[in-house]
Amino acid sequence: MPPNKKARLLNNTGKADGREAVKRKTAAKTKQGSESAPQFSHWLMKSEPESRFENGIDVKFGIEDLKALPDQTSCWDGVRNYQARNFMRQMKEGQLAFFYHSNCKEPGIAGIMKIVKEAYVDHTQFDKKDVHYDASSKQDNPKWSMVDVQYQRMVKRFLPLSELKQIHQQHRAQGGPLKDMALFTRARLSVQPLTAEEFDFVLSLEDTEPL
DNA sequence: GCCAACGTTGGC
DNA sequence: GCCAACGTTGGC
Repeated sequence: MPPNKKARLLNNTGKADGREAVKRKTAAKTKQGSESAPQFSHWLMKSEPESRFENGIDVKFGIEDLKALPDQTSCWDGVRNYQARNFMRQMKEGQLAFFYHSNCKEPGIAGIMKIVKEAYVDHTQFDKKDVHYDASSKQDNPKWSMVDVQYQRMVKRFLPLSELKQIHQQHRAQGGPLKDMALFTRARLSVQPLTAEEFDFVLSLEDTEPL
């Protein structure tokens, strides 16, 4: 069992699997469903580095918390959003993800982690004590998945959301690799894909002067 | 602490 | 299967 953690990610206890299946069919046509989705190779995952209490439980989990764990590895539990879950299910061992700090003094990309275990059942959905307990999810048909991630390194300099946003806006106006970055086009998604080009461009920023 | 954006719920 | 009401995210 991987070390436990308290990432707080999206949201609700989602409901009706039937409803979800309908959506997935629709999505498949338009090309976002998990089956027919393009294969993404890079990811961005959000977590909160500052203390915040939800049902009396601190959901803080920043990159320093990941780094401090045995093996610098953790499961990424608590995702309760279908799109985010579906992206996690597409993740392959060895792929890289940005660790993004959200809902904090300075939001932005703090470091890099690696997917070290592909999607499996998120046990916290069955744990009544857990913040993300989901009474609607049944043992014989679990709704929610998680992956394991391992800390790789900090970015050479913290990459603030404000800077990424400026670049995104510039690229949107004049063209450039970040013009469609999910961080801005799908703002509230806690697990999101990046193309290799987007990932490489963002990473190249660590060697540049802050804007 | 506010609140816009947006995902989810559930009545019809 | 539409869509208004509701709840959450997360920047500011």
